[in-house]
Amino acid sequence: MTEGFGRTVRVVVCDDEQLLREALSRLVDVAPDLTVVGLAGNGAEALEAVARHSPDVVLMDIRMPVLDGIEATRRIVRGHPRTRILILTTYDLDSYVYAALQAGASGFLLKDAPSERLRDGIRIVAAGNSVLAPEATARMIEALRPDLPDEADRVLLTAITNLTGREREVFDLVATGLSNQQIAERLTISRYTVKVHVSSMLAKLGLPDRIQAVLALSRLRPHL
Amino acid sequence: MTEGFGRTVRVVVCDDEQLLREALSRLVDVAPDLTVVGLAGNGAEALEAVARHSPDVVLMDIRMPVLDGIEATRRIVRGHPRTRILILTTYDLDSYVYAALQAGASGFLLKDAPSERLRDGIRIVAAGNSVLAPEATARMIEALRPDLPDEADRVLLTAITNLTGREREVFDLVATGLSNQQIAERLTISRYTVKVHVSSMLAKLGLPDRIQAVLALSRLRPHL
DNA sequence: GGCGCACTAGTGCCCGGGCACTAGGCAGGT
DNA sequence: ACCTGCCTAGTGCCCGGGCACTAGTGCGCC
Repeated sequence: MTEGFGRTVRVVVCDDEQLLREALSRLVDVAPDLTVVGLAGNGAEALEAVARHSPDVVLMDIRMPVLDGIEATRRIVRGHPRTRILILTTYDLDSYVYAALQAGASGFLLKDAPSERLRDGIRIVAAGNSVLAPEATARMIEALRPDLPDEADRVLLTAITNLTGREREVFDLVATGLSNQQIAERLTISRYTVKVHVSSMLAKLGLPDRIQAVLALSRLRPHL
Repeated sequence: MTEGFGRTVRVVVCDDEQLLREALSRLVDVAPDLTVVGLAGNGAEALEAVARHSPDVVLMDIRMPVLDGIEATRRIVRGHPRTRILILTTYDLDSYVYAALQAGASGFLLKDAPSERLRDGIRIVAAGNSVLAPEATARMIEALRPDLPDEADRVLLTAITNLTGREREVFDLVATGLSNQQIAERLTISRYTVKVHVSSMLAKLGLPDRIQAVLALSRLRPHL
């Protein structure tokens, strides 16, 4: 329901293969709510087309002569922030996905996608949202899923729950790089007391020194 | 092209509202390559339906009586790893998305999605890939995009490029928590020499001690 | 050749970190 | 009333970290 009641989405198609350009153009135009307003054969032409038509969405290939799709995306996003870029490429490389999104693209689809998925993707990015190729989505989810901590870190996690309130506070402050003196001031207690907490904290966690505590927290942060 | 030439995808629909269950069922069945083989009114019934029909995909609501969709997902994934779960919910909460994916769901869509997007989502997860609601995709991409380093960290990044080869080596080893002695053994040089490298490294980076080096590298790792 | 730079090794000095140990106050449970 | 656990404060001790300074070697560049 998010889409469908806006005015028609105006699209520029950018690909260096003329045949594909025309084919894509027809695939887009069969949808009554989508209309192709311009074509481009490379990134530079895409910039001109965007300047001329101010489209809602640019369907952008990556590998193109003169100016590639990534750099074109970067420039369009900078100069025309209301125009969204949907990358459409043959190659499902993580580096492509990453570079495209980094450049400001709103979506990334593969050319072997069903045409309805392409049209839906255009509607999605036109609405200000994002779309990814299913393969890329799967890998991205995999990457987001924090990998399970190893045995040693699992022991650490349970040990952390056994810390007293003060020890836990001190642990967090130590892990942010504060000295005992700084922690003392933060907690308005004496540095001697801080040393006590640090020592018992390290002992309970089985860590040799505060540096290992810093590393431990940075490793375990996703799991806390 | 990834989809379309497999045999029909067998689907179980799980939702506690009977009306919606039937409506979804019809929406799925209009596609010739999709067929609903079972219905369930809560997570427990979903487990039974999966055991009986071994479906390719379960369309799963989250908020349900008896057994919620997240827990049901966890159990199905464990017991029937070939059955994929596509979460379908009304609420676009990050915590839902995260919990669902953590539980092993292959996809997460919203109930206000166009029905063709739902059908496409089923095909995607049946093919072993993943699909996310466009809103969730946008937020996930935002989360993945490493936020730009602040001014101080940008200075650090350039300073790091000015380190000599040895200093850079030492920097990396320091940042993994090694002591000067351990670094010396690793590089087969004396600990006095290590101290020299550490000192000049810290000076060039403007850091007061090795702990800040540890923290700096953990902050900047995505940018290196 | 001479200069600069990186890498090496060492000494001396100070400080902060970590440990052992003592000790008082305060809460909660038997 | 007693004990236990937590938080507090302090002392003494040792060690590793960081800095200043000296100094030899090798490499590349002018």
